[in-house]
Amino acid sequence: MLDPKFIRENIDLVKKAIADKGEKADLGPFLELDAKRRAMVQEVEALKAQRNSVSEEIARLKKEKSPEADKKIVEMRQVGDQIKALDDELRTVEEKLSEATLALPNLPDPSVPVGKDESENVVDRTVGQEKKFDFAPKPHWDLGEKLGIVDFERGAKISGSRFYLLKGAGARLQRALIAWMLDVHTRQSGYTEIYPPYMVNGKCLVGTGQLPKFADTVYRDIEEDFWWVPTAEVPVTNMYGGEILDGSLLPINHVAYTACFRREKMSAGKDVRGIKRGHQFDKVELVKFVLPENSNQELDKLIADAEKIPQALGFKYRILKMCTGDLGFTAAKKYDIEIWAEGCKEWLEVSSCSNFGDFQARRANIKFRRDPKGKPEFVHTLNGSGLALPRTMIAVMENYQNADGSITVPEVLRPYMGMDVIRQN
RNA sequence: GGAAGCGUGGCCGAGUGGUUGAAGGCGGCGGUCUUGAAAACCGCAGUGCCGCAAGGCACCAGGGGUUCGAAUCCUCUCGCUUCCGCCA
Repeated sequence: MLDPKFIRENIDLVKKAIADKGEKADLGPFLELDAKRRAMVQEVEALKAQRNSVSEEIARLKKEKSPEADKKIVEMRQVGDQIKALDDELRTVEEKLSEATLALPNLPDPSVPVGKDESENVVDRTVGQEKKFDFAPKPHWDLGEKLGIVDFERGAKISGSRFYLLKGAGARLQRALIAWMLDVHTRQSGYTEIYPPYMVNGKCLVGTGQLPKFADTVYRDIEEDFWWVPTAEVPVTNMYGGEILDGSLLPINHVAYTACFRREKMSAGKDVRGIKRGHQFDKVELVKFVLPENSNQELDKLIADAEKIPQALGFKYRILKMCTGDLGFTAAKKYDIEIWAEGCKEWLEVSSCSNFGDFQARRANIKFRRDPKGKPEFVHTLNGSGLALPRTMIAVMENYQNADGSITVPEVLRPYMGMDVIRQN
């Protein structure tokens, strides 16, 4: 959500920012409803002020047993009706205004390069060396099936297309990665681990920006207000919703592992093979609540923390800086981390690190106080994957494969795996 | 799922229709005193909205209603607690 006052005072700037993002949101309805609302508030509040003072007078007159009291009561009955009518009308205007406001995307940070879509993203840097193979490396779907650690057919049988089972060392590899990632982020980087609900109420989705606009990307319960989390960002960001945090506690850094559920209307023929894209996947997520003036600096830290994972696994990876056209609805600034996978020969997006500024904080109403007497201010929120599991699994399988189809377990995972090599059994 | 009870400010807790935005206590902040601290005493302290301002309005879980006027009465929803049932 944007600051209404800021929009009013910077109409052209906001219009340009929205256009840069490639969004076609119209400011018209917002401006109109905003002006209407303020006029109505003044009108109805004047009447309420009158009612309050006369009500006090009535109390006094009644105590004095004055006959004036009844006259006043009759008068006020009319004022009361007027107030009720205006309040009803105002409520309608406020609902529409809220809709219009929630439909406006976040503004890009000034440091973000202007560009129309992902083709204009900028490679910030590339780190590490690709693995050298003296044989033709296979894609993970071949490796996984031959080793018996990924089962696509049975996944489709019990759930549908885009579902799979992990089995034996495959399931264990994912569990090892999760445990190791959580340990890195909590022990090395000092994040506090959260185990959140996997289902949240609709209010949370509004808070982080999935609702109302992107309702068709989230799964929900048929009869109750329960929504399956599309990312741990949703429950973890919203855990402080409606709160005023003690500023001395900032930055607050959380890490959470959850399964993630997405409807993904997946285009036929794209990413159809393997475990790269599914309706359910696991992810370890980093979430930060920070002082507004530090948020871009905290974004750099967030990336550095997420990067520890591909680094420790010895992968070649790159950091992409998103241009305005690829920021999405909610982000002010965003970087993606991509790992090179030797089997399928592609860059796999394993993390998306975003600074949302106060956009989510306004929606979810998350504030802080700089000092005990200070006025509450909105925090800035950030999050990034650290990392998404299926694609990290792909990278481990493909980049650590051997000529005989076995997979060497990366050094850092061995304590968690209890084995050095994954072989067919 | 059934029954009963409860939901007031950071916390505890008064308050059943008329200066109650809300007593009192704890905690917090600022003073006095003290070499310093504690104790004691004094003072200050919620959030949001409208307004250039003066000021006004709203908020006692949330919504709706009754009334000239509601934290206080009615109603629905949600949450919590206890007992029973069920269950990992």
